[in-house]
This record gives sequence, C-alpha cells and structure tokens, in this order.
Amino acid sequence: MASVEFSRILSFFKALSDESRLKIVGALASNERSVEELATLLDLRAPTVSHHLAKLKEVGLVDMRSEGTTHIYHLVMSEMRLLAKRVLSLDAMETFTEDVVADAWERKILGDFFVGQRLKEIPASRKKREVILRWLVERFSAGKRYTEKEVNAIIGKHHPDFATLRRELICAKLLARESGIYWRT
Amino acid sequence: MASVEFSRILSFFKALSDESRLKIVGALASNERSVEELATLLDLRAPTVSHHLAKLKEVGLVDMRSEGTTHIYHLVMSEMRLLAKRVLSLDAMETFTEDVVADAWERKILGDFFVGQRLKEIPASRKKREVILRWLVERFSAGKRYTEKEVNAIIGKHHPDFATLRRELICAKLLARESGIYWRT
DNA sequence: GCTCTATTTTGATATATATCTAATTAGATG
DNA sequence: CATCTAATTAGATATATATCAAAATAGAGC
Repeated sequence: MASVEFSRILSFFKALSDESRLKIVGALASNERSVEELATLLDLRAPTVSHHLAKLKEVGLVDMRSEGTTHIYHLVMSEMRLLAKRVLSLDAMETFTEDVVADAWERKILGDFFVGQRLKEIPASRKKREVILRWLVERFSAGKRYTEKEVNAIIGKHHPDFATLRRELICAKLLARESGIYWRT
Repeated sequence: MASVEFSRILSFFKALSDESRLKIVGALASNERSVEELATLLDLRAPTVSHHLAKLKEVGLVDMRSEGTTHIYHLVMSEMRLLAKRVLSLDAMETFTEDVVADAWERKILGDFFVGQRLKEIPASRKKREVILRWLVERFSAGKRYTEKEVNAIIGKHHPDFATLRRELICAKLLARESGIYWRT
C-alpha cells in the first residue's frame, strides 16, 4: 500500500525520534567513537548504547569498524543528507497516501448522500456539498449550452430543490451563466 | 543541559515518527483537509486523528482554521523546511552533546587509571591509552629538548615501565626523537 | 589454554503512546 | 430552545520500546 519511500522515511524518523539516539548522532557528528565512550558521554550502560547503535545502523545512519574488541562507530553522512533532502520534497510526501486512497472520502460522501441517482439531502458542510456538486456537474456535457429550464430538469432528476443546487453550481464556478444560458466551465 | 535546538529537533522527529502522523502530513501536502476527511482517508476514528493533529500542531507543523464546526487543517511548510534544513546542519548537531560533557570520558579514564600521579597500569585499549599518553606528554615542556635519561626519569615518576610508554609516545607522534634527543611535537 | 576487557544478546521491567469507545463541547439549523 | 453534526476530551487498553542487570561472545595478551 504505502510506497517504498514511505517506510524508508518513517524508519528514518523513528531512528532519530529518541533522545539518546539523537545525542549519539550529535556525539558522532564531531568524531567517531567507541561504545564505551558513548556510554560515558551519555551516562548510559553499554548495552543500552549498543541497542541504539544497532537501530541506527539498521537504517544506515551509522557504520562501524572493529579495532581489537572495541567497535568504533561513525556517522554515514551521505545517508543523513539523502534522507533529510527527501523530507524537504513535497512531491515525495504526497505519495505517502496514495491517490487511489485519496478519493476514498469522496466516494464515501457520495455513498452517504445518494440513494441510486437520488440525492437524499443537500449536505450542510461546504466540503461535502462540494463533492456532491462536482458529481452533479458531470451530468452536463462539456461545451454544450443549456437553457435554465434544461438545467432545472437535469438537476431535478436528482433532487427537488433544483434552484438551490443551480445557484450553488454557479457559486462554485462549476457552471457559468450569461443571459439565461448555462454551460460547464 | 541540552540546547534549545536540541529539544526542538527532537520534538520534530517525535512528531513525524508515527505512521499515521506521517500519512497525515502526506495527505495535507496536496490539500488542506478536515478531521473527518483525514479519518476516512487513513481509516481511523476521528478522535485518533484529532489526537495526532494536536501533536503536529504543538510543534507547529500544521495549523487549523474553523469553518462552522469543521476544523480544516493545513501544513505549515515554512516550519517543515526550517527544521529539515536544520537536520542537515552538522554544526547544530554537534551541540547536541555539549563540549563540557565531551571530555567527561577522558576525565573518567584518567580517574580510573591514576592513583594520584601514579599510573596503576597501561590501558590495553588504544583509545584509552591515547588519553593517558596525552596526559603524560603534558609533563614535558613544549620547545624544551630532553635526553633519553631525562625522558625515562619523567615517565618513571608515573609508571615503572618507562620504556614502553616512551615508545608509545613516539609512536603516537606526541614526542619526536632524533639522534637520542627528544622533544614535544 | 586462561584471563581480561569490550561488545552484544537475553530477559525483565517500567514507561510511553496509539487507538478505541463514551462523554463532552461547540456551531449551525430548524 | 431542541437537535444535529464535527470535533475534542476523558478514560481504558494494548502494544512498543528504552533501560538495566546478567549471561554469552569474541578478540588480545600472557
């Protein structure tokens, strides 16, 4: 469902959303450091630091080299920059909830307010009303011109209060009118 | 203890380290949206979404305007950019663990291995040995030249195995030697 | 091979928090 | 003013996870 990017970025945020881990990254920003050294700096036990380093390593933000039995960790800046840059890009973010899902809400509204082709009532909330209006304007052909009578007839098939809906369609700039003639915008 | 920046950035990461909240941000990236709308999009109950929006609002990543009883939320991109940019800056990160704290480890090592001026033993780990050596080289005056006998005497005051330590000091390039004469680098 | 030290793994515990339902608040409408 | 709807708050629960102590692992040096 969610894009690959998504879980990648989510892991990135999860990795850095802990006080100790963020401090570790801070400490590694100036210098590579051993587990014990980090433990002293942050006033934590070695196993705790080891646990955090494992998480950071998993998402590729740090890497390690051994020197005897001591493991010396360092930041992987390329990864850091890559991910931070991605956070800045809105295009990437928009894919977090996919477009297919994106009109789930509209479909729900249509389902809620229609019985077949018949509109049960005109939604009070502007956002919901807009969904209905966008559906309604689809009943008109693009380019074709309609008299007010024709417009009323088309809307009237779906709801008795064609006057209100007609006015709303104009107001929402979905229909245009000039000297008694209507057309889709 | 930690800088103002630090808690700010930590909150930022915490805010975005949840799957639902990241999806909300994604959904808001393309459009402002009501609570109900987000709830449908993410398949969550309204209170849950409300809870997440409150958290995002707290760190300033989203803001809200009312339209009747419906609350319409939108991203605050300036905040988003500001914080993401800050993540990229290493200078800021280095302040996460302050410098005062930064030599805590060295002081601990010195405390662990010295009894007064007397070195209990030579640390096996290279990183710890280096701390001792840097302390030791401070016993020599910068610029002054020493015979090997003098060097041995100075080191010998702190540990019997002056030969090993002398060799280590050279090896670590803290002391230099030429034709039997030693000096601080 | 034994010992020492640095790290990691395991297991336990306590805290944080995401989610839900139910109750409450607050606008809007008749 | 009663009612309806959208949102929030309160309360409950279950899951996740940060932390530590103890045990296991793995190099280094004797």
